[in-house]
Amino acid sequence: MTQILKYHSHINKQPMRLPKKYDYDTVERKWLDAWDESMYYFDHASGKEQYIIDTPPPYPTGDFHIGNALNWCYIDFLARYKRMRGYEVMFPQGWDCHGLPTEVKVEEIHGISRHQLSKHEFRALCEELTARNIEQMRAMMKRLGISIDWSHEYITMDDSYMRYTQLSFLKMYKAGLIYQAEHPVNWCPRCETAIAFAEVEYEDRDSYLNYILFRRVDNGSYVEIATTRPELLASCVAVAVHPDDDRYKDMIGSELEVPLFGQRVRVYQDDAVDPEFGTGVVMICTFGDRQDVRWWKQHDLPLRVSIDERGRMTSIAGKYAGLDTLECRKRILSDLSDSDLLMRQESIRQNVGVCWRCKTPIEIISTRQWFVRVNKEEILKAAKEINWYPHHFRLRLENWVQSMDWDWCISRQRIFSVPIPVWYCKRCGAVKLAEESQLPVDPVVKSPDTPCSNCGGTEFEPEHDVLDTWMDSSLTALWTAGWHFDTCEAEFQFPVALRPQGHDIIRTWAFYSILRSLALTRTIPWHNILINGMVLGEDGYKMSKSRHNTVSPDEVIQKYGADVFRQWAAIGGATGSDVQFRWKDIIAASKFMQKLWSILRFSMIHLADYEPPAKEPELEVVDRWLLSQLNRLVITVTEAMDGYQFDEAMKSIRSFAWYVLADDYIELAKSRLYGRSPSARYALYQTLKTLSLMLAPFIPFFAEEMYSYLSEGGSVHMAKWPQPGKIDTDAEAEGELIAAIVRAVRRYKSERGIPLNAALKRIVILSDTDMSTGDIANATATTVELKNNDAGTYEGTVIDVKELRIIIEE
RNA sequence: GGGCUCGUGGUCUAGCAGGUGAUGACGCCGCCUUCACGAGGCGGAGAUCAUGCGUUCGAAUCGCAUCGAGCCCA
Repeated sequence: MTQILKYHSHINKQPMRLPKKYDYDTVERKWLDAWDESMYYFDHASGKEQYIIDTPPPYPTGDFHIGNALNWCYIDFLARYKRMRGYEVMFPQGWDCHGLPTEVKVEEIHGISRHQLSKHEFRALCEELTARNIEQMRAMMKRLGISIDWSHEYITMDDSYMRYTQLSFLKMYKAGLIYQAEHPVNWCPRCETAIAFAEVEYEDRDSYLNYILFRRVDNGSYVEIATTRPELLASCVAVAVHPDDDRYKDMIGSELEVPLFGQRVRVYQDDAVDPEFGTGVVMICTFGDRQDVRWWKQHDLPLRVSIDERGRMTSIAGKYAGLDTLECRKRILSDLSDSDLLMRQESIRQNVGVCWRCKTPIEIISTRQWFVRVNKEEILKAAKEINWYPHHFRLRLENWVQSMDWDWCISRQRIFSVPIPVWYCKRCGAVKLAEESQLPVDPVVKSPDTPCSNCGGTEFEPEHDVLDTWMDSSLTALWTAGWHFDTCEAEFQFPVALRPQGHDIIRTWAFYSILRSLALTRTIPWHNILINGMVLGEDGYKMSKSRHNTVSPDEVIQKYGADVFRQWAAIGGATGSDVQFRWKDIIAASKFMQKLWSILRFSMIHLADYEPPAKEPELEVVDRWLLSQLNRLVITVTEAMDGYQFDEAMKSIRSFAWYVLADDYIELAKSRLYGRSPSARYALYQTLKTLSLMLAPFIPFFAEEMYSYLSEGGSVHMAKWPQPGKIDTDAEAEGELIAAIVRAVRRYKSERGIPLNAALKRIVILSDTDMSTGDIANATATTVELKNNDAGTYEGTVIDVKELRIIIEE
């Protein structure tokens, strides 16, 4: 085994007084330097049960923000806990490199447009920026003490991963799960690319509802139709009314003439028409929105494309051709008005679909794109086989799946992404797939090795489109488990144990991962999914630069240390709910660090030279009380960890250490510790050591420091999780009674302004059963006498403590 | 318009397979420089668990309605 620690604990074993103040910076740096990261390496040959984590591969922006940090803390709590529980844990780290934001950033940094360079050169600049950003984020993860297995790192822009992505494309294409089709897609006219549903956001915008007259062909009367998008008149292919709307019953089946453009369109009846909206008559265009696409399919309507890929009017728009949509809208409204066909305008607040990246309103445009088939039933069934924590987030996935109107569009008209490994035969037009041995391949740069299998042609046109970046990241579970597409076998345990992620990407990463796992392996990707909440600013709103409420984990670590940040992450709120960031909680966490340090400092006065005996010595009741409480704590914390309740675990530990150990036990046992009582020393030693083990997942630096004083060597992070010993209910009852009597005496003194260390005349406890009074006497600095319940009368104040009566004489 | 989550002392928060003196933190008040700890110790005040109705012997916890907040989506 490699030497895990550079510092050996015997250095710390010398009798010593620790400094009064906990110096987190020195301690954390010491252990960062001492730890050998190979102790976190996954060993598939260990024979232990595997616990594989499908860690999120963050987008390398260079900023490991507080939301990431919260997520990684959760993962690390589990990874460290599971290792201590005897699992072989794999905690890999990936980087999801491709995508538009990096392209935009590169254009910004270098002051260029992507069209000014060759694709190859532009891609190189993107790779360079990404590598730099990864380095920054990696450093932050290490500083936070995250126990990542860096021998299992993957970078989606590397050849090996690109090959994996392209291979998965070929497999799914050959299985008929990927196809190319002319179909309406969400389109960003500014980015000039197709985007998936998941990339469409919705924003409220102010607009106008325009009431326009259409002429009935049969009787020449006019019908008023309200629309927010008059520029789409040229694309109008039908009109619809609700079947029960009495106003329009006679119109169904007749034809209307579209104003300005003159095409004749039929009136359909459809339940989806809202009679309350506008005039209750709706024009169907190809395409104004998703509902238009549904109607277009249902009623088998023709296609009239009036907006092109750059958001400009096509030749169908006649004299408006070449205008952008907004200019066109103005001109059409003005022309309608001139012809007395525009009745009125109402202002309206509407929800507009916009591009997630540039906030430009999207268009729905019919183009030739690549799609992945979405099998809704299969995904819904798989979602039920996975354990969701918290449970209700499964509903979010289910609702999302049910709302999808068409398949997943995976082609993008961009540069920094994985190329689609396909050419087209110039002679017959057939699709030519890349050979597996060629991968990764950019078809724009390379040609096929073999002629067209259809016609024997040797000239090919490359596919210029690239893949949606979710095509990379939806494979992370398979990649991590070492899934082989050819043998359909994984090197490691698959499905993997855990997917941790935020709820903001359930409809993307979780959804696509399940979809692809089912398509490629016929099984779910993971058994458990743990959802973390978002971090809100101190003002209670989502952190955002425009609100100026952001806090970086770096800032917290510099001021208070990584352990404090991690403690905040554990205790900030129930796992899965959004967590509000508050500096007060950070300060509370740092106070606990100081309290723990004071406990350790006091203990080392008594334990620095302690050699734990092979066998448990005879224990006094207060010591048995402490150990029994400790055993309860082990049970509570273990259960909480198994249920991902980090807040519960950490709070239990904190409250035990502070109130049971420091406030009650140490006060009671202090004088026996000064007297080197074997019983008290044993109890204190066992308690501290067990605490250091249970603190290890949460505050790994402090726990290591603490453990180094108490053990013969080795890292706390390689140690075993504690097993609970027996619960001694008798000792608990008596110990609790003793603590309560001491509290009552303290209250008595406090109320009368008597210093707490002042001696009273005596304390009489009326009890028919025997009990230990030595620690009470020591903790109250007063003589304690035990008398029978009926043993006469006393001068003094009578106080009831639980079922007992005590008399305090001054 | 639909779905989900939530509404607990001044602030934040736990509990929500029904029975607790309703958790803890911060803040507040009083006392204490007690020999581990003054970024501390000891003691204390402070909540009709959003509102209304219902189920139940019993509700913060279950159901319905209302009001309010946040998130996701159409």
